[in-house]
Amino acid sequence: MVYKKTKKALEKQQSRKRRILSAAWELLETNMSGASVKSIAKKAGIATGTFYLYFKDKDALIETMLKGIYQELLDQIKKERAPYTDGFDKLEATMKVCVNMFLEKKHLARILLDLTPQNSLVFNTRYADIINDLIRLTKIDLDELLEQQLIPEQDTQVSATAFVGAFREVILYWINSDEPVNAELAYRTIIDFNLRGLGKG
Amino acid sequence: MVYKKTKKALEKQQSRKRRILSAAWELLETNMSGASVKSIAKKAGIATGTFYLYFKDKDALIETMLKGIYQELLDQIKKERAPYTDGFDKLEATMKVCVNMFLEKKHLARILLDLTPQNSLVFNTRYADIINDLIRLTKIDLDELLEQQLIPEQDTQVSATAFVGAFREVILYWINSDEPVNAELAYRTIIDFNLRGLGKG
DNA sequence: ATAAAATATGAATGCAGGTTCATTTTATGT
DNA sequence: ACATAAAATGAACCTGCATTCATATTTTAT
Repeated sequence: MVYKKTKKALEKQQSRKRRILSAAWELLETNMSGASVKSIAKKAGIATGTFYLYFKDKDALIETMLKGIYQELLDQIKKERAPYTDGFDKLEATMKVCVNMFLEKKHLARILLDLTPQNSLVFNTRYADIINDLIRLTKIDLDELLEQQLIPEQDTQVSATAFVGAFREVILYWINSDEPVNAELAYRTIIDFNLRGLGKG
Repeated sequence: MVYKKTKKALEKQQSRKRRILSAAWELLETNMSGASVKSIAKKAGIATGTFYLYFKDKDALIETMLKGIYQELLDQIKKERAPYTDGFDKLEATMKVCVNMFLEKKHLARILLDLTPQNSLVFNTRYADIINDLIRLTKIDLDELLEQQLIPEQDTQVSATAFVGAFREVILYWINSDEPVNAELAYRTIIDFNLRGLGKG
């Protein structure tokens, strides 16, 4: 005979899955390489083996983590871009969302943007996917601007890559060192750098 | 009593050290994560334990490798910049050296620029050092340009970071995917992107 | 040729971290 | 309360890899 899960039991399980995820985030926050399955389980208050009832393996956990945070970023970007029609305004809005979100949630940013010591293969693969996706989205904007002859002739794949790369490196710098003294100048510097780089105006 | 090494014996040892280094490069070239001490020793034609007579540990090997390749890059940059006095020309010369060297020695580039799966902590630390050093060098150029009022007011730490970041990402893209069909346009795109980004002219 | 020193060897060791599984505990349905 | 399904446990297992060390080989000096 097959038993049916009670509503309460279901909720308990869901909360447990969430606790595993947040335990993993917490551990990554304090020590990038200290997130072993054992330590995650301990922090989540479960036994090592229990972990495997909620995630197929460690890679599945990482995949879930990265997908979640990236989706959150995309949603926010979409929302902030909505009011604009001008391509440059949209790009600027995108960059502002990224700056705010990344500086607010520094450890999340470090995961998404940094190279992570002792990281699994999946982590890196997923990471590369995300960066590539950001480049892909940027390229769409650039192609539109090129189409409208708002930027000079260029290889938009290359400039989209440069755009994301410049941004990534700067955010990483702010995360790993201190944030700039003159935040206003610093933010304007990277945003202007990228927009000028495209050949705006 | 202490024996003195014969000249021939000394040469043999030096050549052995070189063979270890080149074996390590070769292994990294084909499989980023497949460079275990065992496999390196095997490829170099020595026993596992012998490795430790030439390098304190694996980290020491990695350190030697990265230092060597970075020095080579710096030397080349210095040489190519020598003829120029104009700041923009110097930056352009630097970028050209990097493009050429990185595309020519793809696996070296991947090591220097890429995030490497399964890499040791030292690897990442050294990698960050190198990127930071490139940023530091770029900032020196930018401060000079700013001083001469050849570029607009900006946070040169940020723009140097953006400059290097944009470049890094584009080179990586070429390494991991295929090189661009229209190489000329592609090269000019990244170089122009960066120079325009600074606010040249 | 012989003794001592220096090198080289590679099997054995240690360790860290992911994964499994026999056993125990908890939840479900009668 | 009882029987059975489901979930949880954590010690044991496995694997990969750096590192060590007792033993063997080669080199140096007399």
